[in-house]
Amino acid sequence: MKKARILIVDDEEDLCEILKFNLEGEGFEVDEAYSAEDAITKRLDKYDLLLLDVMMGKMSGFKLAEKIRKERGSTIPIIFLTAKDTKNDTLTGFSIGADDYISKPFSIKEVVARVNAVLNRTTGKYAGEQIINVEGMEFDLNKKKLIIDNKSIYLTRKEFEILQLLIENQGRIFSREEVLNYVCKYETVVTTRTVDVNIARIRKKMGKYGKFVRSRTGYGYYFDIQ
Amino acid sequence: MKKARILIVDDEEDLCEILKFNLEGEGFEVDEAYSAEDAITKRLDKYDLLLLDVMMGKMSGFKLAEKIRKERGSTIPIIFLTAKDTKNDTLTGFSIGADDYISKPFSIKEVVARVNAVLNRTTGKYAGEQIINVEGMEFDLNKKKLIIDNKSIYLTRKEFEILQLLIENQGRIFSREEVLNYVCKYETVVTTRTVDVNIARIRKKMGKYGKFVRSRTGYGYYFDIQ
DNA sequence: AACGTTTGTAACAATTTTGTAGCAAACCTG
DNA sequence: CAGGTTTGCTACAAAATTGTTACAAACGTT
Repeated sequence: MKKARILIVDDEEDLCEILKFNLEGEGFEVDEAYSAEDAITKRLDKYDLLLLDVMMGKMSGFKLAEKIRKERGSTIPIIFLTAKDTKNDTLTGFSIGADDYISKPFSIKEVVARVNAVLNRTTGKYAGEQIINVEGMEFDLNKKKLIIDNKSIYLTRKEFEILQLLIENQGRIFSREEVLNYVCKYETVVTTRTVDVNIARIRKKMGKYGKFVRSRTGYGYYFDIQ
Repeated sequence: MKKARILIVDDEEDLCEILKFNLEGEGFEVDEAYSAEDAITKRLDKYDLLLLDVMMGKMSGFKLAEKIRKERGSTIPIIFLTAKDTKNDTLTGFSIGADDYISKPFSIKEVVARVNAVLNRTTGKYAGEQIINVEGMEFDLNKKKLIIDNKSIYLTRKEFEILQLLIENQGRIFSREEVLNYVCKYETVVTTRTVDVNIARIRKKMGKYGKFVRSRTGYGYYFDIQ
C-alpha cells in the first residue's frame, strides 16, 4: 500500500521534528515547512494531508488554509494545531468534522490517531492505494490492472489472480495444481493445462515484462525478475 | 446557486475562525462579529442565518436575539451555541425563537449539518455547495443532481449513491456486492443484478458521459475518464 | 385509494472470459 | 541425438458475465 504523504507547517521546529519522527514511525511520509510562506512554495498536491499550526509568524494557519482552498481549489484534508487557549478550553471539544482540530499540548498518540482517522474518512475506506511495484511495472490491486510505460494493461480476473499469486510470492514456484487451487477454489474441476494458457495470455499482455513469468519444467510457474 | 450568508457572533475568535473556515469550505459566505454590540452595527438583513454564542461579554446571545426579533421584527433563523447544556438555557433559547441549539463542545460536522438543516427548513433554497467537477460535468452532492451542458440531470437516491461511490473513488473497481453493501446497507437482501440495472439507468441519464461508468467483466464497475 | 416515481426481477441478447484440443517447440534423460 | 515428456501457442467452443428491456412491486404524495 502506498504511504500517505503529510506536510507539517509549524514555526516550532522542534515540534515539527517530533511530529515528523513519530508519523514516519507510523509509516507516513512526512515533509516540513516552518512558515506559511514556505509552505506555499511547495507543490501541495503532492500531499494527502496538511497539519497546520494556527499561530504562526505573519500568516496564520487559517489564512494559509483559506488560500489553499480558495486559490488552488484544493480539497486536501487539513488538521489544525493550536495552542490551548486557557480562557476557553471549549476548543478542545472540536474533534470530528470535515477537518480536525487538535489543541496543544497534545499527545503524539492523539495526533497519529487523528491523522489516521482523517485519512480514513477523507480518502474513504476504499481509497487506500494498493500498488505493487516491480521493475518499473505497477500492479494495481484496486484497479485490477497493470501500468507499463504509462499504459494501462487490463487483466481478466483469472489472469490477475494468477499473476497476483506469483508476484506476491516472488521466486516461489507453484505447480499447476496449486495455481488452479488458488484461482478456482470452489469451481468445477478443470484441466491443469488451462494454467498454461492463462500464463501465456498474461505473458502476452505484459509485453517486455512477460519474461519475468517463468516456468520450470516439471515444477510449474513462478515470477522472478533476475 | 446563491450562496447562503451566515453571520457568526462569538467572542472566541479562534472558534469563529474555525467555524468560518469550515462553513466556507461547505460553500457558505461567512462573516464574523466578536461581540453582540459589534453584530448590532451590521446590516443583519444581509444574512440568511445567525450563529450566536449565548455567553458573550456584556450582552448575551439571548439578549441580542431578542433585540433582533423584537426591535427589528426580523425572522432570520438563529442557531445558538452554548457552553452550558442546562434545561433553563435551552428553554430560554427556544422561547425567543431559536431554530436550533448546539451545545459546546460540538463537532464541526454537527454544526455544518445543523446549518444545512435549518437553512433547508427555513428557506428551502439554500445549501452549502458541494460540487465535484469531472470533465466538465458537475456532480452536486447537495442537490443530488448532475449538471451536464447547463442542464440539470436528476438522479434518484440509489442512482446518486452508486455514482457518488464510483466517482469519489475514481478508477477503483467495486464488485456488485460492494456496491450493494454501500447503497443498501440495512435493507433487505436483493439480487446483485439490480446493480446492473441501476448502472444502466445512470449511464442513460449521463448521456455522453455515461461511457465513463465502466465495467470489467468478472470484477464489477468503476468510474474513469480515460 | 389513486397516482406518479423509484426500485427490483426476470428474461433474453450481446459480449467477454475461460477451457479444451491439437500441434509445434523446448526440455530432459539416457 | 533420439525419444518421451513438458511447455507454448492458436483457434474454436463452452461458459460466464454484462447490457437491455419490459414489467411488477414498493414507496411517497395527494
